[in-house]
Amino acid sequence: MAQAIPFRQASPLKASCHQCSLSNLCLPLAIEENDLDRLEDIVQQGRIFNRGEHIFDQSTPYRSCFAVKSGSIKTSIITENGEEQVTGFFMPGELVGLDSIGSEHYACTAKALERTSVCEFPMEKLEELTGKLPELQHHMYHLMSQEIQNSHQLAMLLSKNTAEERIAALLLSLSSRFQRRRMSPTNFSLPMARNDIANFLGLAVETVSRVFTRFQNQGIIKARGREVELLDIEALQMVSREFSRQCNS
Amino acid sequence: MAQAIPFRQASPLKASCHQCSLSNLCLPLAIEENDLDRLEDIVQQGRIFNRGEHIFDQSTPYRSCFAVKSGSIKTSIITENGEEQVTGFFMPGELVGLDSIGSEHYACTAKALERTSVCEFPMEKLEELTGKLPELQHHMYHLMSQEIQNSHQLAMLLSKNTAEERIAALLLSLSSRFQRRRMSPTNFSLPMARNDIANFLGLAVETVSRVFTRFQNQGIIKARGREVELLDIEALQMVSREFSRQCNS
DNA sequence: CGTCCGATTTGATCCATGTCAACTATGTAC
DNA sequence: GTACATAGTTGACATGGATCAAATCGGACG
Repeated sequence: MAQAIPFRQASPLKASCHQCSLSNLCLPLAIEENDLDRLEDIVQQGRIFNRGEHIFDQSTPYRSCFAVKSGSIKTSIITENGEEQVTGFFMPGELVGLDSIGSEHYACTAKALERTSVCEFPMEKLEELTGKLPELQHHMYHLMSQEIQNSHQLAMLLSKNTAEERIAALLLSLSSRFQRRRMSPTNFSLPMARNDIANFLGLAVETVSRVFTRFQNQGIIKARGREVELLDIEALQMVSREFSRQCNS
Repeated sequence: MAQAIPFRQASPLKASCHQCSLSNLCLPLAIEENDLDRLEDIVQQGRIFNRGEHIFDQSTPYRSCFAVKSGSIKTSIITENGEEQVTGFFMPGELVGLDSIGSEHYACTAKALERTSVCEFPMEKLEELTGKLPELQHHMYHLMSQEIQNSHQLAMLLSKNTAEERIAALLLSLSSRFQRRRMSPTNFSLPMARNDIANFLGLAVETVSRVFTRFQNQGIIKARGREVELLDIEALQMVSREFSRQCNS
């Protein structure tokens, strides 16, 4: 139940970053075509996790960061008094585990929200490689700093915005992230439960639910369970007045 | 009023990281004695800013990150609709500007809270250097990831904790940061205004004020203006039940 | 197809904190 | 020293969202 079964070890072990459809979102985007092999040498591709399985656990020795290939992941931290705080949702092309790079242990737990495949980058080797490829190093810095900015953005959302604004911002963030992957920005299904949304946004589940129905009554969205359709993106941007850069992850 | 006057260009221009009392908190801690010169080659030491002066401005092209030598700095971001969100406070030995590394522009504005001296690390050169010194690179990763963790910690504080808990956590964070510098962990003066505290913690100024007096009435702290004395640290840790790792910046 | 359990929704009530307003203290300029 | 501005405190009141409770939905499984 908790074991990831590597499952037909992805056809050729090295399905290769060259052909990966996400290469323009993921690490390869920072790498020259001819250096790409060096990244492929260290990456372990196509590990698969079922819904609910942990990709890594908080306080466990840090080994790798992971790129989402398909599916989605949620990260969360558990406090001393046992409360959970969801710190981010990660979609294909995004990197998980940046918040612990350079640390001894994972700072959070990463859990598959659905059947999810990831590429694993052993950090030791990745650090070695970034030492040799300035472009890659720069990109890592960039990714990490964006993670900081996202988190600040989230903090801001939490401290200054109403429930409606927070939820609008989240929907818009998801929308633009789907769009980046050339999927519909208006029609998608939420990878996470209401509970996770509530936790992430610092709200009670009941409030999330109420806001969803309110938005629906106003004709801004249509939602049935996790299926969501954004009917009026501009209205959403209005609500989330801060035009939601990304409240995300 | 807005110009930083370099002010007697710190005695010898290179006061040197070797003798800096903060070298065990700052970047040098990751560097071998004999490589330290290479860091000194790129750092510009001892720039001084008066209270209220900007070290750098949001949306300005990114050039450098800065280490606080003395004094203190607050960083904040301004949203499209003109609201300010304080994202962190930085004390001696801490690095400012990590949230923009690898980006084209500064993601926030950094402002001196009092007369403050900083060391400037031009990022271009620093990236070059981290490419050559694996230890330093690792340390940069570590610092950045900690920044992410701190920010997550802050988000958590904002989304799950009461006003009292937030303020207790902040006081404890400051306390431990003073202690690291071998200053009194119980007797210090707050570098920032109530307003900044309120903004940072997502509260109204009035609430901050009220909590301070409440703590005072309970004999947990003594506060007169910015002078603070923590009378009962354990009580504070009790209040901030999550034993406040660091809620800080 | 019915059962069960978790997820989601809806309703009623309460409270922590925001907001507005007034007052006080502190500091700075003349 | 006086005056004005800025920062901090205190009080009264309003409210968004939490909490508690209960109903409904939906999917997994036999």
